[in-house]
Amino acid sequence: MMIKRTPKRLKLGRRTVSELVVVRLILYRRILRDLAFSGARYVFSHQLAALADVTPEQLRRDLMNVRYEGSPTRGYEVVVLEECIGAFLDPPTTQAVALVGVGNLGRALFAYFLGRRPLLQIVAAFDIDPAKVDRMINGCPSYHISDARTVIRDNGINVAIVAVPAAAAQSVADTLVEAGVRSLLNFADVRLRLPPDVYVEHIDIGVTLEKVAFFARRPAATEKDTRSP
Amino acid sequence: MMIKRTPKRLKLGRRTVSELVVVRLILYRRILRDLAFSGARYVFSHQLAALADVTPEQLRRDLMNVRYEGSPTRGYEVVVLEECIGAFLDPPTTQAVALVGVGNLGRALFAYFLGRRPLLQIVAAFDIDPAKVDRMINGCPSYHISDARTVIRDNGINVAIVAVPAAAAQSVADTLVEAGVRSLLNFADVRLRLPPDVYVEHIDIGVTLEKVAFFARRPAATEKDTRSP
DNA sequence: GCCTAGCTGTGAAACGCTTAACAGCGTTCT
DNA sequence: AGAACGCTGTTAAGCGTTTCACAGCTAGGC
Repeated sequence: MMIKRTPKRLKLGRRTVSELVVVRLILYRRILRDLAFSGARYVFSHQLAALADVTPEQLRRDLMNVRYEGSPTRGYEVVVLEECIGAFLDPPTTQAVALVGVGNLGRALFAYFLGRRPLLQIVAAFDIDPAKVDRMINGCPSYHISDARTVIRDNGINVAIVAVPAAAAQSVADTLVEAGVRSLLNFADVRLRLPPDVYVEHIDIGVTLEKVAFFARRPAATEKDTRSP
Repeated sequence: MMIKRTPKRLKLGRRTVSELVVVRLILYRRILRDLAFSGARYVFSHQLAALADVTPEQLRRDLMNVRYEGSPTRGYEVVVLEECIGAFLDPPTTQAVALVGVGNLGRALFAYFLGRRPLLQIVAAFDIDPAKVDRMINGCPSYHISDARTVIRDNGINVAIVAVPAAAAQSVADTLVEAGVRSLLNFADVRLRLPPDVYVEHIDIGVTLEKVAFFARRPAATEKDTRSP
């Protein structure tokens, strides 16, 4: 009866890495890509930290998990650090992703896969609307949700995005997990209840929106300015 | 030069409340609404906690911030608790929200305001595309981004949603803040740099997606099952 | 050639959050 | 009626993350 939440840590090699560290490493890598694209060769911890909105100490501590050491005088070599973070984060092979729900949100999500992110690819879309099924959407085949099990199994998909109405989310998630999905990203306004070995990430737009509205009326929470002294 | 992150706490009365508590309270309230809708009168902490995917202890601790005490034998009265959380969270008046970027994502966001959330209302949409401007979208007038300053000022808007491409996000955010927006929700894949008295919440779909993909390949991180012993 | 300057990597302290443990109490069963 | 049970509110301990502080190092100036 006791509900113990998973600590959400990942054992990698002999080290154990926090979920927060993983998120920040992903962010650092994206910033490094942009820096490399704009021609930067070297970057200091305080510069990269500023771009990521993090303190330099935290950045350096996060980088301890990656096998790369910067130079005290030049800082970090942009492309090398990017590759080292990639070696830490990336899977050995390309990961296939399924998208369930081809509404406005679902179509918006396709935009996040255009061009970049070659290691992550949406290979199948699902919906319940006959008008959206058995077509090609952004170069991706769409199926009826009832075909999910076979399609997911045949393509070896283990990551899925749930972008359906709240009422349908739980049953969709159950189907996905049964078909072999091990990790999923849920946009529906419901907390999914799934086996503990399945990783679930909730992007709860409704809650986040209320949160932003709530903090809009804070009575001058700035105790000290962050300007130069 | 020292970049010190704001602790993100809100002084309310004489208590200081963590951001995490606010998020969970918002979540509890939504669940309570659903419970009330389905006819439930009373709820115990462990039931509500299970629906929110939280431990009962944490739920009770969060509820200490709200001025309401449950009965040891019946639990919490659903509608009363919902109202008490509302008294804690809700602003005294309706809050006007602006939406910038009427792409697929922007249109999907309108769905989160249909029906519920009467205290939070999108009163203006902005875009740069002439085809999407000076029309009504879901009962909301859309303007060109160049009209943002006057529209925001005239309507007293202090909350905004940024759903534009990454390249345009920073300049859009600067414009919004200058016009009087105090809190904003950003969907673009860029960390916005804004004055410290402006609250910014990032929903970084790209990073979250990579995170989910990363945790799809965890080597049986469950040390102990959460089943009954 | 040594000395200063400034950055990195990392042990240790500090902080905040979560989890455990317990006193209080209303209800129910004997 | 008395006692036992189960839930709530709350204080105290535990844990993880962040922040501080400093040793080590490399380039450049004098």
